[in-house]
Amino acid sequence: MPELTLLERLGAGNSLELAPVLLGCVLVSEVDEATVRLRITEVEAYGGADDPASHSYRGPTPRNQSMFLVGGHLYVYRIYGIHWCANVVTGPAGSGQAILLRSGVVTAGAEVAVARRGRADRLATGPGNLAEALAISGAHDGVWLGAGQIRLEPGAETPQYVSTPRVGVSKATDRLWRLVETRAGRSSST
DNA sequence: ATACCGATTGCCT
DNA sequence: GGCAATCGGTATA
Repeated sequence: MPELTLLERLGAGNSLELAPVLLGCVLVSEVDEATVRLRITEVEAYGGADDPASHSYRGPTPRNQSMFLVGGHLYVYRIYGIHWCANVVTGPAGSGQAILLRSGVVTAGAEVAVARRGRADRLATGPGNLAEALAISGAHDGVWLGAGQIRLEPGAETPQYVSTPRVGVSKATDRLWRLVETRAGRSSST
């Protein structure tokens, strides 16, 4: 049978099993006639009604409705009334799962990212900064990642990573659902 | 209706 | 290390 595309996979699995799949993938932003490419290096999985730390835990609201779309859509929300945070929705429609994009490395269009961020370092470190570098805002909430200004492309392969508790979360702290790509080059047995 | 808090960040002391 | 910016959601009256 045919292999599933990345976006098809996003609609089939849950956020925790798809989180490592996103590591190494590329998020492409074509906003305001500028292109910025980002390799994803840090993500956090959020579940649905079973995850007390998730925005979707208590059901749909005007803010989180796009989180209930089928996997492969973008969920963008405003945090602290100031910053935007971008998530990749996963799972079947109505399940309310998503993966927060916390950090990445800009691989193309760095000049644009630098201009948007107003600095040359930490271009896309932290969810708010990542969204700013790619000019992702509420206007992109609910868009499909297969076409349009914001798109998701497969990576070469899943990089090495470590799992830790989610940042800034006070509930379900026993779940190691934050995945951080580890720097390659350190040789390890196995 | 009002009060408090959050999947954050950058600037202050 | 501490704190403000700023707003939707949830809790409390």
